[in-house]
Amino acid sequence: MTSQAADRPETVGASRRSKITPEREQEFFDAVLAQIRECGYDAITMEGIAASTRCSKSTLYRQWKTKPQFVAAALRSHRRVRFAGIDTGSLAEDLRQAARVAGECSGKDTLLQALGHAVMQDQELQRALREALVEPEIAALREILRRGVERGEVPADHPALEYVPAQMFGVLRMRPVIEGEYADADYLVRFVEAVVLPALGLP
Amino acid sequence: MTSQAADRPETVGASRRSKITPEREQEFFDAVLAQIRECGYDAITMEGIAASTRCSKSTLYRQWKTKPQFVAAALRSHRRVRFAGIDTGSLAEDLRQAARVAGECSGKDTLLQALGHAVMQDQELQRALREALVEPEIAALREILRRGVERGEVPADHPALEYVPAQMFGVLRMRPVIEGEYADADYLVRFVEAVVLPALGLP
DNA sequence: CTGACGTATCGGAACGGGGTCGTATCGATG
DNA sequence: CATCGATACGACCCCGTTCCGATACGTCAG
Repeated sequence: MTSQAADRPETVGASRRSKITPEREQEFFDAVLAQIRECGYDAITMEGIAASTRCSKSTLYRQWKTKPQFVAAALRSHRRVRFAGIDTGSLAEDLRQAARVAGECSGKDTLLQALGHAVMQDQELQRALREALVEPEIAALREILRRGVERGEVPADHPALEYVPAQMFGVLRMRPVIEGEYADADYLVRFVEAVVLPALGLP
Repeated sequence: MTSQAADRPETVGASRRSKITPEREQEFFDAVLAQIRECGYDAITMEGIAASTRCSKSTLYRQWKTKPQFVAAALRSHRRVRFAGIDTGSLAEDLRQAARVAGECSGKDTLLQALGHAVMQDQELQRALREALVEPEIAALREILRRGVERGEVPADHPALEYVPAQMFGVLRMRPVIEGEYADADYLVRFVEAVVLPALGLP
């Protein structure tokens, strides 16, 4: 059903009519995501993106129809799952490793916070945010838990299992609000050891 | 040092020069906070507030100099601490009670989410948000924990103690993002029983 | 293979429409 | 007679469109 063609009608064979290379396109996306992280969604402007990437507004509007669609496309280009590939053979160590990874890019990836409320106004933006940032991370975390259950480290119906993803992301995002500093790797690892593992009945 | 006079130079004795009664003032504050919850900080306008409260823009600008100062004043008027007054005599029951209270007004008080990133631009707004919304709730929760320690239910140096506030607020705010529905009282109480209490070594 | 040519896309700039901030002016009111 | 509500105003900004000349791609004749 060529569902990915909803983005842009490129790759229609061998003839590339657009002079925008994939690398150039990624520059646009990187620029807009950086500005969103810095100023928030409402504050960014197409004019600002055009200026910071030294392209013209016309070009942006030729490729994407509106600002929310442009941002949504940028989000979809951002599929970098931090929790993918963690598999140490032990659930406890997997969770510690996840905490470390999350802590290391804690201060950087504030996209979710920056998009915050803007997402409630635009359906496409909301879907793009969920599919690009939320669901892949949650799925990777659930996969870690599933393997732990499969190895018999935790009973499949353990009531704390359901809350692990919300806990991890919640604590990650609340520490700046509560204590005024980022949730670094050390903080998160101690959290896993003091709360998550004991609640799961692990050492 | 009359540090509270930074808000408005009212109550300068018996002569009330402004015709705005405290009740009327609260209407302004309620209106702006409601609109922030609904549309986010960036989307609200002084004109919109004036229209919805049937006062004139002039009046708003006479009382508060700018939009961020107006919003900050509204935040400061919002000192309603949900977790205050919880004291059942048992730490476990206090936490369950806190979960219930939090879950009941979960969908309503999205102020923190709505202000989101706007707070990073204005120092005064940031301080007002912390002092009005964050710190009182955290303090009330810490008070609940302190009493539990005092009663000997939990050792004072239990490593999980530090994370309880971040956990509660974190899970409260992450469920809508992760699962797409509000964290109701039932969800939060089950969370307390499945995670928070076991991590603290309570039944 | 080479070189010239058509043409689609690019960057730049301007424009209309809409909107907000914060100020100023006014008559009305209590 | 100070403060209110209403209204208008200037300055600024942004969205999305449209025009234009310049540029580089793709194609094809030689």
